[in-house]
Amino acid sequence: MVTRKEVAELAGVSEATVSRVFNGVGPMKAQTKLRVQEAAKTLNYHPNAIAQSFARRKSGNLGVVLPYLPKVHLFSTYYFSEVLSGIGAKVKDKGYDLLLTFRSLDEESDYIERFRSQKVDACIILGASDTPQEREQLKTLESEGHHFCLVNQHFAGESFNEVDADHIGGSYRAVKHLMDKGHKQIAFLNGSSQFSNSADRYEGYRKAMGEAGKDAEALRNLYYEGNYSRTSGYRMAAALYERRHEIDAIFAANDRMAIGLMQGLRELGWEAGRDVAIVGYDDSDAARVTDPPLTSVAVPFYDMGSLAAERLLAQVNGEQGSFQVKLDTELVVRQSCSRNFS
Amino acid sequence: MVTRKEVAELAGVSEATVSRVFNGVGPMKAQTKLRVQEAAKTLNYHPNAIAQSFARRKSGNLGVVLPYLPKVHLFSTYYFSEVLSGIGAKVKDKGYDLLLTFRSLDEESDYIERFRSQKVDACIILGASDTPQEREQLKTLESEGHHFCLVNQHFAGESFNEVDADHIGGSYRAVKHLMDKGHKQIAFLNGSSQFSNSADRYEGYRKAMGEAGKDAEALRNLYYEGNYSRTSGYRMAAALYERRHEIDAIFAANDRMAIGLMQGLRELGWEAGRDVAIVGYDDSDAARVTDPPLTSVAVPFYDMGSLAAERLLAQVNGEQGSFQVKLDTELVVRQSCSRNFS
DNA sequence: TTGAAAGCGCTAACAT
DNA sequence: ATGTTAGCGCTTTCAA
Repeated sequence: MVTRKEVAELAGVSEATVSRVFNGVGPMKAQTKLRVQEAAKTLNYHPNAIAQSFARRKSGNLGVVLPYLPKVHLFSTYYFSEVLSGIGAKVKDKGYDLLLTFRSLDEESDYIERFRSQKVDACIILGASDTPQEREQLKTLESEGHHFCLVNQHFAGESFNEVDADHIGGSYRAVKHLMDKGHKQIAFLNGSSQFSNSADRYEGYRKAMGEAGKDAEALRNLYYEGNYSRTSGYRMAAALYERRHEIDAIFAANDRMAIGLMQGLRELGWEAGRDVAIVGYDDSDAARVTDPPLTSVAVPFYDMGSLAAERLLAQVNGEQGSFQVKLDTELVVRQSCSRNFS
Repeated sequence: MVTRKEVAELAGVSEATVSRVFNGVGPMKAQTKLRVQEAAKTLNYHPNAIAQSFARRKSGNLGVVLPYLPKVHLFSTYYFSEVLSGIGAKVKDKGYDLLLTFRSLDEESDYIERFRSQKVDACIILGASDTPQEREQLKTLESEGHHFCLVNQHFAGESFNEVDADHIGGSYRAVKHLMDKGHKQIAFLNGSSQFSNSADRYEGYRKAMGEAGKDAEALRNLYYEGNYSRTSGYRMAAALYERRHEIDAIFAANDRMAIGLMQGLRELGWEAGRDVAIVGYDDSDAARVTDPPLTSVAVPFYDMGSLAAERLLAQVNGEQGSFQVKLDTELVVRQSCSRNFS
């Protein structure tokens, strides 16, 4: 291994000068700079990143925590790829590296250890859910002064850094759209309740339905709950088909469930876009490939990842206080709810 | 920050002893061990990972290189999630961390810098393509003695570490299956030629078609090329539809193209599974949600990632020589080629 | 079974 | 504009 020392010798300068050249700090003669650079090139010298981290007491790593593997399939991989890409682009731009950690099932999740061992300077947590343990862990992190940010999950009553999307508004507009098309009995297929996402979607749905005069009783009667997986949507088809004479539209809390649902209903002879209107959520790639294409609510996952990384890194550098951001969502209309039932 | 020194003082032992306890090395009295552990707990001491890496001259990181972002959409995110999950599971199991790097467009790709700066001990490269620059870079890596492994990409004539899948066999079986169903004029929609995957798929196709007596001329006449994206499949629909009276089946080199193709054909009134048989490749999630569900070739991406990580880490530790592995693929039959045309 | 001490390669304050 | 030097927190020989 080539060290700074050898470069210094070859260039006939001190080690400190080599450092200065490589870090571009302090004043220096163009002459010296050149000599050092040449020496470095001849020796094929590359600064040791670990030694740098050590001396600077900064890892230069931004951690990203992904949920326990099987859970990934409940969410869409679409969501993770998008968020991850957004984070990746920003992180690279800022000169950091990205350290990926898959959560395990253990209580004492080991991502906290990445912090304590200072292997990461900050952390973005994906796919968190609002359970007592999770809250506890996050509070511990906070109390130990670690920098972290949640993406697409809100913890009411806490002041954690968060980058979320306006799911209330997204759901509201989705349901409103169905109403504009003349639908009245709009069932809602929600996902697991431990995600703030689910509560938000319900809230948007409730608001729109409320404006149309539906009371709590009516809503309860139209409520179904899956777990965001395609199969859970598929399984729900039978129950909804049973009530085909009262229900004329279904709003599903994500595309996967919507797709499973459409498949299940088709097998029963009930066609989305013809016999029933269906709207999904996420506007994943899959929404474009179903038949009929699925109307869905687009969430700016890439931007959310990018923004989370940006703010968090700024915070680590003391240029940013705590933050709670909410980005806009947008309804993308396709054929799954095309027919006008008015 | 709590250091080893403070723990040593509290426990009334030397710093070296604290290290021994935490690394479980060397003989020591159960007594001492306990005292140290208690002291560590009281002080909430956690070894500094960076300092460890520094002293050990090992980063403890396995790098994973992903292609330049826009490319992600050409491949399926399915492929990356699966491989990444496989790597992630293994890496965690082996006590390493996973450092993600998104490739940029620059010539001198900066993942080589991760190696030179010793930020990673080894690297898995995903989505590599067989271009002169890529070969050059990989040879440089090799000549500098870095440990890396390619997944799902073969470089003929080189002895790089590789974990690939049997795409020749997979394609062969896919085409054979179509023939068994009575199809004769089987068109082939391949992906970009810079991936060994494409050549392999063509080889399997060629072999099966050859056995059915097709000559080079006939094959050339049935060959189409997209770029693995859904749109490229969609755009190819028109050309294939033109020849609907001669062609009775299409084998597409990945699911995304197959799906785009099915959509395009449907718009023209040509239904997969009814008017034409279609087989895709990858057996991605999407294959299950199309209508009709897509027959496809399953590739063990998760296992490939896991295996690559395992071998590579073993190699770093000197327990494994260079390796070239090829895992089996499997045809998954669904309705897109269900009708029997015999 | 434990302690002492020499690094690991770099940064950053302080000197010059 | 450049050199000197004291760490950074840990591992690891060598001695005791």
